[in-house]
Amino acid sequence: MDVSRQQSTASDDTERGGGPTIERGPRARTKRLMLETATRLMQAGVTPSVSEVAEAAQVSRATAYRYFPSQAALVQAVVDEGLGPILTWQSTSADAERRVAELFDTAMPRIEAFEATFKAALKLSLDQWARRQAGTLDGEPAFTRGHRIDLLKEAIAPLKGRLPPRDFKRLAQALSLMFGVEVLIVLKDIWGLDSRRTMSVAQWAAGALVRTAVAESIGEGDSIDPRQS
Amino acid sequence: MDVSRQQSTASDDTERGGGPTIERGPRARTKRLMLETATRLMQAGVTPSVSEVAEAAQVSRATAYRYFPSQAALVQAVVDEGLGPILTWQSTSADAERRVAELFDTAMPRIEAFEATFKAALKLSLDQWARRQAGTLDGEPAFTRGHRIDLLKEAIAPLKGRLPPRDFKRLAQALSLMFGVEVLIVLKDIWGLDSRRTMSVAQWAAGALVRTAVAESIGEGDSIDPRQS
DNA sequence: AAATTTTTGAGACGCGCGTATCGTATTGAT
DNA sequence: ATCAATACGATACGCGCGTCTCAAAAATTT
Repeated sequence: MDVSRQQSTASDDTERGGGPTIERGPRARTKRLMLETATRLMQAGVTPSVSEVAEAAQVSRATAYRYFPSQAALVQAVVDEGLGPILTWQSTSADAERRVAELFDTAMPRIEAFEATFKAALKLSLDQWARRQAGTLDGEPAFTRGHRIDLLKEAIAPLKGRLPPRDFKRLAQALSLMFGVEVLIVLKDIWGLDSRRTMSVAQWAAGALVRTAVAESIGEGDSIDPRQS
Repeated sequence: MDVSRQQSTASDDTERGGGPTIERGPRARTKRLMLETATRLMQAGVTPSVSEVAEAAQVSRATAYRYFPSQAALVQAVVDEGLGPILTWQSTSADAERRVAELFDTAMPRIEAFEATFKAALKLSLDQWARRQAGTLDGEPAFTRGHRIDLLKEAIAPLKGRLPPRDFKRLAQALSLMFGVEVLIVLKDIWGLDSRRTMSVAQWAAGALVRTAVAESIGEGDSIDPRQS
């Protein structure tokens, strides 16, 4: 009963063409061809439809839809590809502020390199939200979009002991406001900043939040401002 | 030549049916009917297409497309409607941090009330960005999405003299990261927070940034933490 | 009240996406 | 080399969006 499909949507294998092991045969080959083509197109700025990827990859539309039944699946796969190096990030430092800065330095340029992809992902998640509101939801794959939580918690892990759990969480939540594509949208698109200044503003804000969180916890009513409404 | 259209996309007249002046006739009436229907639908959470609004408003599809040639125009109009009370915001306080808090208290609940609308607007602006990248841009109306700049500058106006212009701008830019719908997306959708906690986090972060900006400028290296890499 | 202008409604059309159904080509094993 | 299994390509279909045309209805003018 239905043993034909062994690969659901994406993230099965990587590029390593070493041994004749995981996923031989033309299936994986065509899929990778499409994924690479899609990645290339998206890095070029466009957000191709499945048909467009099919054409660019020199495969028939029907075949393309076999592997990626929708643009959402396509974008999801490319996002996973682009996210890869970020998810395995590990800091060398023990200082929270420095770790956050390093995380930003690692992740943001890559997010920017895949800007079109991440924006497409955001767009699709908004689509999904709208459909969920309307009740028109077929039981889709459900976009991920939650990686920043773990990454930021990991980054400020050194503060886990020094901060009340509630403040720790709040710091992570606040930092997540200046981490993803949304930052690019606000600072680059709306404000018109370039990449360098965008990074600079995000970094400053992140650092300010980390320092404030630490200062508030140890001081609780001294140096800066003793408000605690 | 081409004097026929006097109303481009939206925000021509308001409801006041006093004098027989601005925009009498059935045109304005039908347009308002559609706008109100669209607003009602969007407040209910859905993001209707032009056809759906037409059906809900009991007008023919053709008529609907006459006034709102696309879903984008529709959303833009509803956004302007929802944004109205925010744009005329004026603070009563002279303290920057307090003004920012007041602005948040005024704007964010309204943004949340129009959540579906603002998310649709964000989605459409992403669409537009993608089309711009691809070169497929017919010369569209061009979404606005820049109001937060003036609002935040106005909110932190009391610091305009006390801060170096560069720091002033950076503070406004950083604050804009925790102001719009993006905040709802990150904190509510990704983190799963409720409205209250979402507001709380945004408020804390905003306050922290304002205080940090002030402290850094007056102290330049004292109380909190003298890092200046 | 009659004529003219304006607004509205109904239907048809093209377009792109996603799906389903075929026959054909390629692969890998006997 | 032959045969079964699997992947591929071409084609056609339904669906929703946006556009267009043309006749009917309503409003405004004379």
